Amino acid sequence: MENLLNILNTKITISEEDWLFISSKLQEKEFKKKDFIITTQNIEDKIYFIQEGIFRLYIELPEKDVTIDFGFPNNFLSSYSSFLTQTPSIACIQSLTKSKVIFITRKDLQEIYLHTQSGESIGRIFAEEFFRYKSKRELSFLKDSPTERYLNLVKEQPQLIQEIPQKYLASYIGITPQALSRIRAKI
Amino acid sequence: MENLLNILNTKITISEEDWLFISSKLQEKEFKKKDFIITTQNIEDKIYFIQEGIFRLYIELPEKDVTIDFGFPNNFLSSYSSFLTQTPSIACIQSLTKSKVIFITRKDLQEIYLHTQSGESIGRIFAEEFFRYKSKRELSFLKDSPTERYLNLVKEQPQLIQEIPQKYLASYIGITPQALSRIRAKI
DNA sequence: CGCCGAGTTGAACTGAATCAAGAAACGTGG
DNA sequence: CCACGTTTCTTGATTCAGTTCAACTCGGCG
Repeated sequence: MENLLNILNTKITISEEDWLFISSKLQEKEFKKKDFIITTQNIEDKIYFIQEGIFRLYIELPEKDVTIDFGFPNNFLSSYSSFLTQTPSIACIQSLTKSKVIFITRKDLQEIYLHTQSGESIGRIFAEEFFRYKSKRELSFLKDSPTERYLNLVKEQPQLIQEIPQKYLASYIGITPQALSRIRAKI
Repeated sequence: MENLLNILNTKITISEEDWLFISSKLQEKEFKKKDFIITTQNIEDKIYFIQEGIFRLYIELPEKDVTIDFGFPNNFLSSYSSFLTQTPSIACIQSLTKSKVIFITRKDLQEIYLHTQSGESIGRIFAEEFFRYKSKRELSFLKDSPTERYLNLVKEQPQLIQEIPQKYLASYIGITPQALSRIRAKI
């Protein structure tokens, strides 16, 4: 909870009163390894904040699964396009480890929009955070080689990455598991 | 102006009163071909809505330029990471054609946040639009081949693409100009 | 103990990068 | 408005990184 508040505080000021209201809407939940927090066809109605654990957000395509994203501690997580448009999610999110999250429902978030000063700002911050994350990744696809993308990932999440099966890392980087295996062999 | 209102209206309801206030803050501007609307090191303080023309958002790297984005009519445009964080932009935006835009400054946007009902929602919608756009592009990098990315672009902006030099299209797709030339030769 | 999925390794193949040269298009100044 | 020079586009030959297909190993779990 403190982590979440800290992150929000770096962006906006939240009055104590508002925070009381907001935190009353936050719920906690734990997941076992391999639990799904959302599957395709369902409409996302939550935004999560990860306290512990790792998640994988991916899309199932006819030929292969594509890993869009990992969720690490202190990240926001959601099938956010589905959340925004309230249309069925094309992505699944699965926990890769035992995990603990804080979440808020869309309904409660709307309450917050209405009843607090800082509410709408929080909605904006979610969107902005999701945007900045995507931008970073887009740039990496344009300027880095697969090897560089792997090394960046290792640098940013050294310990956590060890818990992620290599085939998922490969898919996130945009290469085959075989190619990743060879990249690792060369280092 | 109507186009912008229409797009906002598909997301939120804006009262006539609010729209009066908001539109009083909107400014118009025209650019000649090759004008820069922002260059590196500067802090972005505007969000643009394109009425006419095409823009290119890119980053200058030691080895090569990387085209992050094109701005087409009815799109929002900004060095948005810089706008959000108020840190110097790493990207440049240049007009590829004679262009006409509506823009709003950060200062005026903040006025809107304070003085209208729908204001904060508009800030959110900017962020959400930018996010959804990036997500789409991320997925395309993961699941489509360069050829498919080119064909998608052609399909979405058939007439406008003809005004964009191929080297920029190549850079946007993530390949060399030579490779794009060969792709086109095969079609 | 045997099975199964994950990871590794090898060989052949493929698509894009690179280097290079020539053709076409573009704008700039006379 | 044309002529020149520059930039952009095309095309070819070669190289290289990643894919594909396949066989084998390892580790965990029934």
